[in-house]
Amino acid sequence: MAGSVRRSRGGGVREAKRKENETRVLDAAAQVFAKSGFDGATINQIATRADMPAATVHYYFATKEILYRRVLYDIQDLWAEPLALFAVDAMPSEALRAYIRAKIMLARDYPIQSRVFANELLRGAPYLEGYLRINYNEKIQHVWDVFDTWMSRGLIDPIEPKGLMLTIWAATQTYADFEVQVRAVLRKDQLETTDYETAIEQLSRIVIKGIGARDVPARRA
Amino acid sequence: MAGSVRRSRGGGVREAKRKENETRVLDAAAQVFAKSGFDGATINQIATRADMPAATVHYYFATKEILYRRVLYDIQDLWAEPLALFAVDAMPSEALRAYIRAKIMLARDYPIQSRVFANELLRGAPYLEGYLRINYNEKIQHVWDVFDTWMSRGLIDPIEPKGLMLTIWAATQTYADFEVQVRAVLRKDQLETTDYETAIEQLSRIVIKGIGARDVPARRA
DNA sequence: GTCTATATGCTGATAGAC
DNA sequence: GTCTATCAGCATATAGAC
Repeated sequence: MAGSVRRSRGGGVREAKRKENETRVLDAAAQVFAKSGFDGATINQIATRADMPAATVHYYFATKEILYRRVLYDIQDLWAEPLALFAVDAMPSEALRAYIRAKIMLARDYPIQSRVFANELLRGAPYLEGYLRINYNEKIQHVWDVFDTWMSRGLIDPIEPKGLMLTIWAATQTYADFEVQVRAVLRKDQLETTDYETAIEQLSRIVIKGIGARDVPARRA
Repeated sequence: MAGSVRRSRGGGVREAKRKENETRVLDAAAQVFAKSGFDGATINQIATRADMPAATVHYYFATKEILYRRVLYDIQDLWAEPLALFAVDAMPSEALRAYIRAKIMLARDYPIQSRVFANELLRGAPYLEGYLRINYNEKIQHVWDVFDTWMSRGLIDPIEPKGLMLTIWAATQTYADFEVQVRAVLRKDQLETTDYETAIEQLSRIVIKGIGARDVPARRA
Protein backbone atom coordinates (compact mmCIF):
# COMPACT_ATOMS: atom_id res chain seq x y z
CA MET A 1 0.00 0.00 0.00
CA ALA A 2 2.80 2.34 0.95
CA GLY A 3 4.37 1.36 -2.33
CA SER A 4 1.18 2.04 -4.17
CA VAL A 5 0.77 5.38 -2.49
CA ARG A 6 4.34 6.30 -3.21
CA ARG A 7 3.96 5.18 -6.78
CA SER A 8 0.83 7.21 -7.37
CA ARG A 9 2.26 10.22 -5.60
CA GLY A 10 5.49 9.71 -7.52
CA GLY A 11 3.44 9.62 -10.70
CA GLY A 12 1.85 12.91 -9.76
CA VAL A 13 5.19 14.50 -9.04
CA ARG A 14 6.64 13.07 -12.18
CA GLU A 15 3.74 14.39 -14.20
CA ALA A 16 4.01 17.80 -12.58
CA LYS A 17 7.69 17.94 -13.35
CA ARG A 18 7.07 16.85 -16.89
CA LYS A 19 4.55 19.61 -17.31
CA GLU A 20 6.85 22.17 -15.74
CA ASN A 21 9.70 21.20 -18.04
CA GLU A 22 7.43 21.24 -21.07
CA THR A 23 6.34 24.73 -20.12
CA ARG A 24 9.92 25.84 -19.73
CA VAL A 25 10.74 24.52 -23.19
CA LEU A 26 7.64 26.09 -24.71
CA ASP A 27 8.42 29.49 -23.19
CA ALA A 28 11.99 29.38 -24.41
CA ALA A 29 10.88 28.18 -27.83
CA ALA A 30 8.35 31.00 -28.19
CA GLN A 31 11.08 33.55 -27.52
CA VAL A 32 13.46 32.06 -30.03
CA PHE A 33 10.80 31.51 -32.70
CA ALA A 34 9.60 35.08 -32.17
CA LYS A 35 13.05 36.44 -32.81
CA SER A 36 14.31 34.18 -35.57
CA GLY A 37 11.26 32.55 -37.11
CA PHE A 38 10.96 28.83 -37.73
CA ASP A 39 13.86 28.53 -40.15
CA GLY A 40 16.21 30.71 -38.15
CA ALA A 41 15.51 29.23 -34.73
CA THR A 42 17.78 26.45 -33.50
CA ILE A 43 17.15 23.74 -30.90
CA ASN A 44 20.38 24.76 -29.24
CA GLN A 45 19.24 28.34 -28.71
CA ILE A 46 15.98 27.04 -27.26
CA ALA A 47 17.80 24.57 -25.02
CA THR A 48 20.19 27.23 -23.75
CA ARG A 49 17.31 29.55 -22.94
CA ALA A 50 15.47 26.73 -21.16
CA ASP A 51 18.71 25.91 -19.33
CA MET A 52 18.92 22.28 -20.43
CA PRO A 53 20.84 20.21 -22.98
CA ALA A 54 19.51 20.05 -26.51
CA ALA A 55 18.81 16.33 -26.15
CA THR A 56 16.39 17.04 -23.32
CA VAL A 57 14.42 19.37 -25.53
CA HIS A 58 14.21 16.54 -28.04
CA TYR A 59 12.97 14.23 -25.31
CA TYR A 60 9.93 16.45 -24.74
CA PHE A 61 9.37 17.42 -28.35
CA ALA A 62 10.70 14.95 -30.87
CA THR A 63 11.27 17.44 -33.68
CA LYS A 64 11.57 21.16 -34.15
CA GLU A 65 8.40 21.16 -36.24
CA ILE A 66 6.34 19.47 -33.51
CA LEU A 67 7.60 22.01 -30.99
CA TYR A 68 6.80 24.87 -33.32
CA ARG A 69 3.29 23.61 -34.05
CA ARG A 70 2.65 23.32 -30.33
CA VAL A 71 3.80 26.90 -29.73
CA LEU A 72 1.52 28.12 -32.51
CA TYR A 73 -1.38 26.07 -31.21
CA ASP A 74 -1.13 27.49 -27.70
CA ILE A 75 -1.30 31.02 -29.06
CA GLN A 76 -4.50 30.74 -31.04
CA ASP A 77 -7.13 30.82 -28.30
CA LEU A 78 -5.50 33.83 -26.72
CA TRP A 79 -6.18 35.81 -29.85
CA ALA A 80 -9.69 34.60 -30.58
CA GLU A 81 -11.04 35.21 -27.08
CA PRO A 82 -11.69 38.98 -27.26
CA LEU A 83 -13.92 38.39 -30.29
CA ALA A 84 -16.63 37.49 -27.77
CA LEU A 85 -16.80 41.19 -26.88
CA PHE A 86 -18.82 41.70 -30.04
CA ALA A 87 -22.36 41.01 -28.91
CA VAL A 88 -25.45 41.96 -30.88
CA ASP A 89 -26.96 43.90 -28.02
CA ALA A 90 -23.79 45.80 -27.12
CA MET A 91 -23.48 49.40 -28.17
CA PRO A 92 -21.08 49.65 -31.11
CA SER A 93 -18.97 52.32 -29.43
CA GLU A 94 -18.56 50.29 -26.25
CA ALA A 95 -17.92 46.98 -27.96
CA LEU A 96 -15.31 48.51 -30.24
CA ARG A 97 -13.60 50.34 -27.41
CA ALA A 98 -13.52 47.20 -25.28
CA TYR A 99 -12.15 45.13 -28.16
CA ILE A 100 -9.45 47.63 -29.01
CA ARG A 101 -8.44 47.77 -25.36
CA ALA A 102 -8.30 43.98 -25.14
CA LYS A 103 -6.15 43.73 -28.25
CA ILE A 104 -3.70 46.42 -27.15
CA MET A 105 -3.41 44.75 -23.76
CA LEU A 106 -2.64 41.47 -25.52
CA ALA A 107 0.02 43.23 -27.55
CA ARG A 108 1.52 44.67 -24.38
CA ASP A 109 1.33 41.51 -22.26
CA TYR A 110 2.07 38.85 -24.89
CA PRO A 111 4.41 40.45 -27.43
CA ILE A 112 6.37 37.21 -27.86
CA GLN A 113 3.29 35.25 -28.85
CA SER A 114 2.19 38.02 -31.17
CA ARG A 115 5.54 37.96 -32.93
CA VAL A 116 5.53 34.21 -33.40
CA PHE A 117 2.16 34.57 -35.07
CA ALA A 118 3.36 37.52 -37.15
CA ASN A 119 6.41 35.56 -38.25
CA GLU A 120 4.21 32.69 -39.35
CA LEU A 121 1.91 34.98 -41.33
CA LEU A 122 4.90 36.71 -42.94
CA ARG A 123 6.02 33.36 -44.35
CA GLY A 124 2.61 32.74 -45.84
CA ALA A 125 1.41 30.66 -42.86
CA PRO A 126 2.68 27.24 -44.02
CA TYR A 127 1.88 25.68 -40.64
CA LEU A 128 -1.38 27.53 -40.09
CA GLU A 129 -3.27 26.89 -43.27
CA GLY A 130 -5.87 24.69 -41.65
CA TYR A 131 -6.47 27.18 -38.87
CA LEU A 132 -6.83 30.15 -41.18
CA ARG A 133 -9.19 28.37 -43.55
CA ILE A 134 -11.42 26.65 -41.01
CA ASN A 135 -11.30 27.64 -37.31
CA TYR A 136 -10.67 31.26 -38.10
CA ASN A 137 -13.69 31.77 -40.27
CA GLU A 138 -15.76 29.73 -37.87
CA LYS A 139 -14.88 31.71 -34.76
CA ILE A 140 -15.31 35.05 -36.47
CA GLN A 141 -18.55 34.57 -38.33
CA HIS A 142 -20.63 36.02 -35.47
CA VAL A 143 -18.60 39.23 -35.66
CA TRP A 144 -19.66 39.81 -39.26
CA ASP A 145 -23.24 39.08 -38.20
CA VAL A 146 -23.04 41.64 -35.40
CA PHE A 147 -21.76 44.33 -37.76
CA ASP A 148 -24.52 43.52 -40.23
CA THR A 149 -27.08 43.88 -37.47
CA TRP A 150 -25.61 47.19 -36.36
CA MET A 151 -25.76 48.47 -39.92
CA SER A 152 -29.32 47.29 -40.48
CA ARG A 153 -30.35 49.05 -37.28
CA GLY A 154 -28.61 52.24 -38.40
CA LEU A 155 -26.20 52.23 -35.46
CA ILE A 156 -23.13 52.62 -37.68
CA ASP A 157 -22.46 53.82 -41.22
CA PRO A 158 -22.54 51.22 -43.99
CA ILE A 159 -18.98 49.84 -44.02
CA GLU A 160 -16.98 46.73 -44.87
CA PRO A 161 -16.63 45.02 -41.48
CA LYS A 162 -13.80 42.79 -42.72
CA GLY A 163 -11.69 45.73 -43.77
CA LEU A 164 -12.36 47.45 -40.47
CA MET A 165 -11.33 44.41 -38.44
CA LEU A 166 -8.15 44.00 -40.50
CA THR A 167 -7.32 47.62 -39.71
CA ILE A 168 -7.96 47.18 -35.99
CA TRP A 169 -5.84 44.04 -35.89
CA ALA A 170 -2.99 45.68 -37.73
CA ALA A 171 -3.12 48.86 -35.67
CA THR A 172 -3.14 47.04 -32.34
CA GLN A 173 -0.60 44.35 -33.15
CA THR A 174 1.87 46.89 -34.42
CA TYR A 175 2.44 47.74 -30.74
CA ALA A 176 3.80 44.22 -30.23
CA ASP A 177 5.21 43.12 -33.58
CA PHE A 178 6.83 46.39 -34.59
CA GLU A 179 7.39 47.81 -31.13
CA VAL A 180 10.86 48.95 -32.15
CA GLN A 181 9.27 51.19 -34.79
CA VAL A 182 6.71 52.52 -32.33
CA ARG A 183 9.50 53.40 -29.93
CA ALA A 184 11.50 55.08 -32.68
CA VAL A 185 8.54 57.25 -33.68
CA LEU A 186 7.61 58.14 -30.11
CA ARG A 187 11.31 58.63 -29.29
CA LYS A 188 11.04 56.44 -26.22
CA ASP A 189 13.40 53.77 -24.96
CA GLN A 190 10.50 51.90 -23.45
CA LEU A 191 6.73 52.11 -23.81
CA GLU A 192 4.87 53.06 -20.64
CA THR A 193 1.33 52.57 -19.44
CA THR A 194 0.34 55.99 -20.69
CA ASP A 195 1.55 55.18 -24.19
CA TYR A 196 -0.75 52.18 -24.39
CA GLU A 197 -3.63 54.14 -22.88
CA THR A 198 -3.14 56.93 -25.40
CA ALA A 199 -3.13 54.39 -28.21
CA ILE A 200 -6.34 52.77 -26.96
CA GLU A 201 -8.06 56.11 -26.52
CA GLN A 202 -7.08 57.58 -29.87
CA LEU A 203 -7.65 54.47 -31.98
CA SER A 204 -11.05 53.96 -30.36
CA ARG A 205 -12.00 57.57 -30.95
CA ILE A 206 -10.98 57.52 -34.60
CA VAL A 207 -12.69 54.22 -35.34
CA ILE A 208 -15.91 55.08 -33.49
CA LYS A 209 -16.18 58.49 -35.08
CA GLY A 210 -14.89 57.19 -38.40
CA ILE A 211 -17.68 54.64 -38.87
CA GLY A 212 -20.28 57.02 -37.47
CA ALA A 213 -21.15 54.84 -34.48
CA ARG A 214 -24.11 56.22 -32.56
CA ASP A 215 -26.18 54.90 -29.71
CA VAL A 216 -29.54 55.48 -31.36
CA PRO A 217 -30.58 54.68 -34.93
CA ALA A 218 -29.79 57.42 -37.46
CA ARG A 219 -32.72 59.22 -39.01
CA ARG A 220 -33.28 58.82 -42.69
CA ALA A 221 -31.73 61.66 -44.61
CA MET B 1 42.53 52.80 -81.31
CA ALA B 2 40.37 49.84 -82.19
CA GLY B 3 41.89 48.20 -79.15
CA SER B 4 41.08 51.15 -77.00
CA VAL B 5 37.52 51.24 -78.29
CA ARG B 6 37.13 47.55 -77.75
CA ARG B 7 38.55 47.84 -74.28
CA SER B 8 36.29 50.66 -73.28
CA ARG B 9 33.28 48.98 -74.83
CA GLY B 10 34.25 45.75 -73.16
CA GLY B 11 34.44 47.59 -69.87
CA GLY B 12 30.95 48.91 -70.41
CA VAL B 13 29.61 45.49 -71.21
CA ARG B 14 31.41 44.01 -68.24
CA GLU B 15 30.03 46.68 -65.98
CA ALA B 16 26.54 46.20 -67.35
CA LYS B 17 26.78 42.47 -66.78
CA ARG B 18 28.09 43.01 -63.30
CA LYS B 19 25.16 45.24 -62.53
CA GLU B 20 22.71 42.79 -64.04
CA ASN B 21 24.09 39.93 -61.98
CA GLU B 22 24.08 42.03 -58.83
CA THR B 23 20.44 42.84 -59.46
CA ARG B 24 19.65 39.18 -59.99
CA VAL B 25 21.29 38.33 -56.68
CA LEU B 26 19.56 41.19 -54.88
CA ASP B 27 16.15 40.17 -56.20
CA ALA B 28 16.66 36.57 -55.20
CA ALA B 29 18.02 37.61 -51.82
CA ALA B 30 15.01 39.83 -51.12
CA GLN B 31 12.67 36.92 -51.76
CA VAL B 32 14.55 34.56 -49.49
CA PHE B 33 15.06 37.12 -46.72
CA ALA B 34 11.36 38.00 -46.95
CA LYS B 35 10.38 34.41 -46.40
CA SER B 36 12.94 33.24 -43.87
CA GLY B 37 14.43 36.34 -42.28
CA PHE B 38 18.13 36.93 -41.92
CA ASP B 39 18.88 33.94 -39.69
CA GLY B 40 16.78 31.52 -41.67
CA ALA B 41 17.91 32.53 -45.14
CA THR B 42 20.79 30.58 -46.70
CA ILE B 43 23.22 31.59 -49.42
CA ASN B 44 22.36 28.38 -51.21
CA GLN B 45 18.66 29.24 -51.43
CA ILE B 46 19.56 32.66 -52.76
CA ALA B 47 22.01 31.21 -55.27
CA THR B 48 19.48 28.65 -56.49
CA ARG B 49 16.85 31.34 -56.97
CA ALA B 50 19.37 33.52 -58.81
CA ASP B 51 20.34 30.48 -60.89
CA MET B 52 24.05 30.54 -60.07
CA PRO B 53 26.46 28.69 -57.77
CA ALA B 54 26.77 29.84 -54.19
CA ALA B 55 30.37 30.90 -54.76
CA THR B 56 29.24 33.39 -57.39
CA VAL B 57 26.91 35.01 -54.91
CA HIS B 58 29.90 35.35 -52.59
CA TYR B 59 31.85 36.94 -55.40
CA TYR B 60 29.35 39.80 -55.66
CA PHE B 61 28.60 40.09 -51.97
CA ALA B 62 31.36 38.87 -49.70
CA THR B 63 29.17 37.94 -46.76
CA LYS B 64 25.52 37.26 -46.04
CA GLU B 65 25.39 40.29 -43.79
CA ILE B 66 26.67 42.64 -46.49
CA LEU B 67 24.07 41.28 -48.89
CA TYR B 68 21.32 41.69 -46.32
CA ARG B 69 22.31 45.25 -45.49
CA ARG B 70 22.26 46.11 -49.17
CA VAL B 71 18.77 44.68 -49.58
CA LEU B 72 17.57 46.67 -46.58
CA TYR B 73 19.24 49.83 -47.84
CA ASP B 74 17.59 49.63 -51.25
CA ILE B 75 14.17 49.42 -49.63
CA GLN B 76 14.32 52.50 -47.47
CA ASP B 77 13.80 55.29 -50.00
CA LEU B 78 10.82 53.49 -51.49
CA TRP B 79 9.05 53.78 -48.19
CA ALA B 80 9.98 57.33 -47.29
CA GLU B 81 8.98 58.85 -50.62
CA PRO B 82 5.19 59.13 -50.14
CA LEU B 83 5.79 61.20 -47.00
CA ALA B 84 6.26 64.13 -49.36
CA LEU B 85 2.50 64.01 -50.00
CA PHE B 86 2.04 65.77 -46.69
CA ALA B 87 2.32 69.44 -47.62
CA VAL B 88 1.23 72.28 -45.36
CA ASP B 89 -1.02 73.78 -47.98
CA ALA B 90 -2.69 70.52 -48.97
CA MET B 91 -6.18 69.80 -47.70
CA PRO B 92 -5.99 67.20 -44.95
CA SER B 93 -8.56 64.96 -46.59
CA GLU B 94 -6.75 64.94 -49.92
CA ALA B 95 -3.27 64.51 -48.48
CA LEU B 96 -4.39 61.61 -46.29
CA ARG B 97 -6.25 59.93 -49.11
CA ALA B 98 -3.28 60.27 -51.45
CA TYR B 99 -0.89 58.93 -48.82
CA ILE B 100 -3.08 55.96 -47.99
CA ARG B 101 -3.38 55.18 -51.68
CA ALA B 102 0.38 55.41 -52.17
CA LYS B 103 1.05 53.09 -49.23
CA ILE B 104 -1.48 50.49 -50.34
CA MET B 105 -0.02 50.56 -53.84
CA LEU B 106 3.43 49.99 -52.35
CA ALA B 107 2.05 47.05 -50.40
CA ARG B 108 0.55 45.63 -53.56
CA ASP B 109 3.51 46.23 -55.87
CA TYR B 110 6.40 45.57 -53.47
CA PRO B 111 5.21 42.94 -51.01
CA ILE B 112 8.62 41.27 -50.91
CA GLN B 113 10.38 44.45 -49.85
CA SER B 114 7.68 45.17 -47.30
CA ARG B 115 8.17 41.73 -45.77
CA VAL B 116 11.93 42.07 -45.54
CA PHE B 117 11.39 45.28 -43.63
CA ALA B 118 8.71 43.68 -41.45
CA ASN B 119 11.03 40.77 -40.68
CA GLU B 120 13.74 43.16 -39.64
CA LEU B 121 11.39 45.11 -37.35
CA LEU B 122 10.07 41.88 -35.83
CA ARG B 123 13.59 40.98 -34.75
CA GLY B 124 14.01 44.33 -33.07
CA ALA B 125 15.75 45.92 -36.08
CA PRO B 126 19.35 44.91 -35.25
CA TYR B 127 20.57 46.06 -38.67
CA LEU B 128 18.40 49.15 -38.87
CA GLU B 129 19.09 50.89 -35.61
CA GLY B 130 20.93 53.78 -37.18
CA TYR B 131 18.21 54.33 -39.76
CA LEU B 132 15.39 54.27 -37.23
CA ARG B 133 17.13 56.64 -34.84
CA ILE B 134 18.44 59.16 -37.33
CA ASN B 135 17.21 59.19 -40.93
CA TYR B 136 13.73 58.16 -39.95
CA ASN B 137 13.12 60.99 -37.54
CA GLU B 138 14.76 63.38 -39.91
CA LYS B 139 12.65 62.52 -42.92
CA ILE B 140 9.42 62.51 -40.98
CA GLN B 141 9.73 65.68 -38.94
CA HIS B 142 7.90 67.77 -41.54
CA VAL B 143 4.90 65.44 -41.28
CA TRP B 144 4.47 66.21 -37.57
CA ASP B 145 4.81 69.88 -38.42
CA VAL B 146 2.09 69.63 -41.06
CA PHE B 147 -0.29 67.94 -38.63
CA ASP B 148 0.45 70.62 -36.02
CA THR B 149 -0.35 73.31 -38.57
CA TRP B 150 -3.58 71.60 -39.56
CA MET B 151 -4.61 71.40 -35.92
CA SER B 152 -3.73 75.00 -35.19
CA ARG B 153 -5.80 76.08 -38.19
CA GLY B 154 -8.73 73.98 -36.99
CA LEU B 155 -8.70 71.77 -40.08
CA ILE B 156 -8.66 68.54 -38.06
CA ASP B 157 -9.53 67.53 -34.50
CA PRO B 158 -6.77 67.69 -31.91
CA ILE B 159 -5.07 64.28 -32.22
CA GLU B 160 -1.76 62.51 -31.73
CA PRO B 161 -0.25 62.55 -35.24
CA LYS B 162 2.28 59.88 -34.34
CA GLY B 163 -0.37 57.43 -33.25
CA LEU B 164 -2.37 58.15 -36.39
CA MET B 165 0.60 57.54 -38.67
CA LEU B 166 1.45 54.30 -36.88
CA THR B 167 -2.12 53.18 -37.49
CA ILE B 168 -2.01 54.08 -41.17
CA TRP B 169 1.30 52.28 -41.63
CA ALA B 170 0.05 49.17 -39.89
CA ALA B 171 -3.26 49.15 -41.73
CA THR B 172 -1.69 49.54 -45.16
CA GLN B 173 1.27 47.22 -44.71
CA THR B 174 -0.94 44.44 -43.46
CA TYR B 175 -1.99 44.03 -47.10
CA ALA B 176 1.60 43.04 -47.92
CA ASP B 177 3.05 41.53 -44.76
CA PHE B 178 0.01 39.55 -43.67
CA GLU B 179 -1.59 39.08 -47.06
CA VAL B 180 -2.34 35.47 -46.22
CA GLN B 181 -4.51 36.66 -43.34
CA VAL B 182 -6.24 39.23 -45.52
CA ARG B 183 -7.01 36.53 -48.06
CA ALA B 184 -8.33 34.21 -45.35
CA VAL B 185 -10.67 36.88 -44.02
CA LEU B 186 -11.89 37.94 -47.43
CA ARG B 187 -12.10 34.27 -48.49
CA LYS B 188 -10.15 34.95 -51.67
CA ASP B 189 -7.37 32.93 -53.24
CA GLN B 190 -5.90 36.09 -54.67
CA LEU B 191 -6.42 39.79 -54.03
CA GLU B 192 -7.77 41.74 -56.97
CA THR B 193 -7.69 45.39 -57.96
CA THR B 194 -11.10 45.97 -56.42
CA ASP B 195 -9.92 44.62 -53.07
CA TYR B 196 -7.14 47.18 -52.92
CA GLU B 197 -9.46 49.96 -54.08
CA THR B 198 -11.99 49.05 -51.43
CA ALA B 199 -9.26 49.09 -48.80
CA ILE B 200 -8.05 52.52 -49.91
CA GLU B 201 -11.55 53.94 -50.02
CA GLN B 202 -12.68 52.62 -46.66
CA LEU B 203 -9.51 53.33 -44.72
CA SER B 204 -9.43 56.86 -46.14
CA ARG B 205 -13.03 57.43 -45.23
CA ILE B 206 -12.65 56.20 -41.67
CA VAL B 207 -9.46 58.15 -41.04
CA ILE B 208 -10.75 61.39 -42.58
CA LYS B 209 -14.07 61.24 -40.77
CA GLY B 210 -12.42 59.86 -37.63
CA ILE B 211 -10.11 62.85 -37.14
CA GLY B 212 -12.79 65.30 -38.20
CA ALA B 213 -10.91 66.56 -41.26
CA ARG B 214 -12.70 69.52 -42.85
CA ASP B 215 -11.80 71.89 -45.64
CA VAL B 216 -12.56 75.04 -43.68
CA PRO B 217 -11.57 75.92 -40.12
CA ALA B 218 -14.00 74.72 -37.46
CA ARG B 219 -15.89 77.34 -35.52
CA ARG B 220 -15.17 77.66 -31.88
CA ALA B 221 -17.68 75.65 -29.84
C1' DG C 1 14.03 10.76 -17.31
C1' DT C 2 18.27 13.04 -18.26
C1' DC C 3 22.45 13.52 -20.11
C1' DT C 4 27.08 12.78 -22.99
C1' DA C 5 28.67 11.43 -27.18
C1' DT C 6 28.04 11.18 -31.77
C1' DA C 7 26.06 10.42 -36.66
C1' DT C 8 24.79 12.77 -40.74
C1' DG C 9 24.00 16.53 -43.39
C1' DC C 10 23.99 21.47 -44.38
C1' DT C 11 25.99 26.13 -43.21
C1' DG C 12 28.93 30.36 -44.70
C1' DA C 13 32.98 31.14 -46.70
C1' DT C 14 37.41 30.34 -49.33
C1' DA C 15 41.10 28.34 -52.46
C1' DG C 16 42.37 27.74 -56.64
C1' DA C 17 41.44 25.67 -61.49
C1' DC C 18 39.75 27.49 -65.65
C1' DG D 1 34.85 36.61 -63.59
C1' DT D 2 33.00 32.15 -62.77
C1' DC D 3 33.04 27.84 -61.20
C1' DT D 4 34.27 23.08 -58.68
C1' DA D 5 36.04 21.34 -54.67
C1' DT D 6 36.53 21.75 -50.05
C1' DC D 7 37.07 23.70 -45.29
C1' DA D 8 35.65 24.07 -40.37
C1' DG D 9 31.66 24.66 -37.81
C1' DC D 10 27.00 24.06 -36.53
C1' DA D 11 22.34 22.04 -37.58
C1' DT D 12 18.80 18.29 -36.21
C1' DA D 13 18.31 14.22 -34.34
C1' DT D 14 19.53 9.77 -32.05
C1' DA D 15 22.00 5.99 -29.35
C1' DG D 16 22.94 4.48 -25.31
C1' DA D 17 25.26 5.24 -20.54
C1' DC D 18 23.64 6.49 -16.18
